[in-house]
Amino acid sequence: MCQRLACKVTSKDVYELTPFRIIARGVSRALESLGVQVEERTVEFIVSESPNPAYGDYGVPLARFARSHSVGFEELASRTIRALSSEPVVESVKTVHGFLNIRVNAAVAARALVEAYRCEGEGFGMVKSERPLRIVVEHTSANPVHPLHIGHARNACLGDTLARLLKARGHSVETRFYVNDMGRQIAVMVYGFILAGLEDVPSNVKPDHYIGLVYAITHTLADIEQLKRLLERLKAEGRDEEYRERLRELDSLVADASRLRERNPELFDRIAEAIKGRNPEEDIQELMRKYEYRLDSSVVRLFQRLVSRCLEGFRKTLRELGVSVDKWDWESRLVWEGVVGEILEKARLSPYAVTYKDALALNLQPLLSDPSLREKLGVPQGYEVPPLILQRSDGTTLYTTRDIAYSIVKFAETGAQKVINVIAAEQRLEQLQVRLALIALGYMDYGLNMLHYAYEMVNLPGRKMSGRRGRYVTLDELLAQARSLAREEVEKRSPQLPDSVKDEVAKAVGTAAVRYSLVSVAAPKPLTFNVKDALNYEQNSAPYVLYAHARASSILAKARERGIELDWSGIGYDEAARNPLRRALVLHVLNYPYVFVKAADEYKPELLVAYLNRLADLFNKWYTSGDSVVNEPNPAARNFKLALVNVVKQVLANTLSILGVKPLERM
RNA sequence: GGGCCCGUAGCUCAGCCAGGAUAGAGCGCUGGCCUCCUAAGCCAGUGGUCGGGGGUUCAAAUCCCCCCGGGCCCGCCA
Repeated sequence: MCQRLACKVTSKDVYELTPFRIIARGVSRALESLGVQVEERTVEFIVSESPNPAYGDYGVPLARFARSHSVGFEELASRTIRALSSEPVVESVKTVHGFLNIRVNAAVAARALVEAYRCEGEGFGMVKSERPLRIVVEHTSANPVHPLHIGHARNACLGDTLARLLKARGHSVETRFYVNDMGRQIAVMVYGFILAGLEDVPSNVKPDHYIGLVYAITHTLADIEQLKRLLERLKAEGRDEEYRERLRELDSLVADASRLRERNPELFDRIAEAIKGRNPEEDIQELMRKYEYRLDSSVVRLFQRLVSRCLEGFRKTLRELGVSVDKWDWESRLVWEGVVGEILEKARLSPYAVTYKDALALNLQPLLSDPSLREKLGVPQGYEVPPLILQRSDGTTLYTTRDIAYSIVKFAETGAQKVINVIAAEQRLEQLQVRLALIALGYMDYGLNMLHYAYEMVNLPGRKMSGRRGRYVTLDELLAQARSLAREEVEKRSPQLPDSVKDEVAKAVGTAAVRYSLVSVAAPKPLTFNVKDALNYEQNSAPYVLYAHARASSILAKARERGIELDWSGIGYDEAARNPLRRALVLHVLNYPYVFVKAADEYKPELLVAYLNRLADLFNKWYTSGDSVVNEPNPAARNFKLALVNVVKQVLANTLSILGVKPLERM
């Protein structure tokens, strides 16, 4: 492999050869020569594939520019054609009803691809940013009170994929998990352990699963207790209608409770017995105070022990998913080390400070009267932000207050220029409040450079999930199911493989199927996760792409076996256009650097998924067309095909890796 | 009541931000293809009032307005 500096052709050069860039430059220059300034990006965005191969490969509605800039279409077209004709990668240019179409010279494209591949090897196609940034990606950050489920999985896969993608783009990325150990939910979970008389999770169970059960039992029993008190009061006050309504609520809670009891009757009864005659609400508040103010060292130790145990479970699950986290930030640290106190102090002195409902709050609404700030933050016209309460009357802080402190830490501790928070869309208001609060407190840059990467919920058909009630399908179960289905497939399709390989393939394929389907849908869209569909190993799935990769590997292995060497200096590039299947494949690979850059710069991993589907599709079509590689007698043609397989394999492998999927040599 | 997101083929989704050429995939369904580098594959067929209505435009799935349906948010919860 030659040195990067010695490269004659790089992926960046390939990027500039893609139809999008070529056409954008040509049109932009032609317009410029007519005295009109149009940004290349404006043109680039509307380049599209030609609907009919007779028109060409890619085209752009040129008439629109002629009209909107009052220049003659014929004049503009002829200048654009002149500009594009001098580009070797452009084979021909023509206009068809208002569109300008180009046909790509596949041989020139293929040469560029192969030369860039030879120079960059594994780094092929992953064009480095000219402005590398320090970026923090916070993701997953599940409350440590129950196991990770499918919704957390979407978060983890998006976060991990973004991190890998941005790293590949040349940024320096750190991933962080916000350990929420100070919320009310944690206190409920700890309360359950106290009621059960347990100091730790039994050693024979996965800790997050056990903790999830204790949490659900405790939450449900506490809610029942609370509701019973309310019912008594309603009855006494003769509010019959309300009473009946609440009674139905109680019924449903009792049904949840009995389902929970089935999972561990002994544990359930112990907690139920202990909670009798207590006031759970008061007990839980007391625990929260004891923890936040560190009033009772045994309580503090219990909180920390149980949260740590839950995190152990998370780590195990995430490892199985192929997700890693660089730093685990405990919320409590922010309070105990005084970062939160500083925020409160700053807030008190701030001109935005108000007293709202007798509590310290920030009135953020005035910030929104600045239209440019509004625009930068993407706040809609009539949107009003309610005052943000920072401190309860008992002096304890709130989640959002601590999140403000955390946001500052994420920037300040790392020197990051950008922080991306992968957080559920339902937290939109909270995330906006945090950004506004940062600005109000004098951290303008932080407020503007923090991105809420919002994703919608994952629906499981026919189920309603609830952590508090213990109704969820754990990610562990889902992965196990995916792998077991994959294992059946391997058994069916490749019985000849040794067991150890079958296991490895099944594990990789099952995990890949889950990851792939979770990032395939754009984040702001709700995703319906149908276990069967995700594990339906056909087109549009990880196994389909993995299979294409395995086939490419198989060709190269077969070539090696037969002693066929690739002579890089004897490649017949003209072979690229010899049949439409080869040509289509070359043209699609040519687009890779462009798609990669777009996916990274616009934070759209789903573009990579769509690209991979198409690449695997084109490769499989070519593969099955009978245009054999190893049986090709003509050396120039054989060298071309071998080189193409190498490049395709590399692109498949790189992109799968960005998606956190391990490419397989066989399956 | 106010705000945000989503609505495209029976199902799951691209395309919408940056308006243009007969609206694309996959699954499903029907029918084919293993003496040939892995059939987790390939080929052919089937399927759409782009939620509805109005407007802007030479041109609207895409932009604007109204309405309908689904989800979410508007806590001294997280």
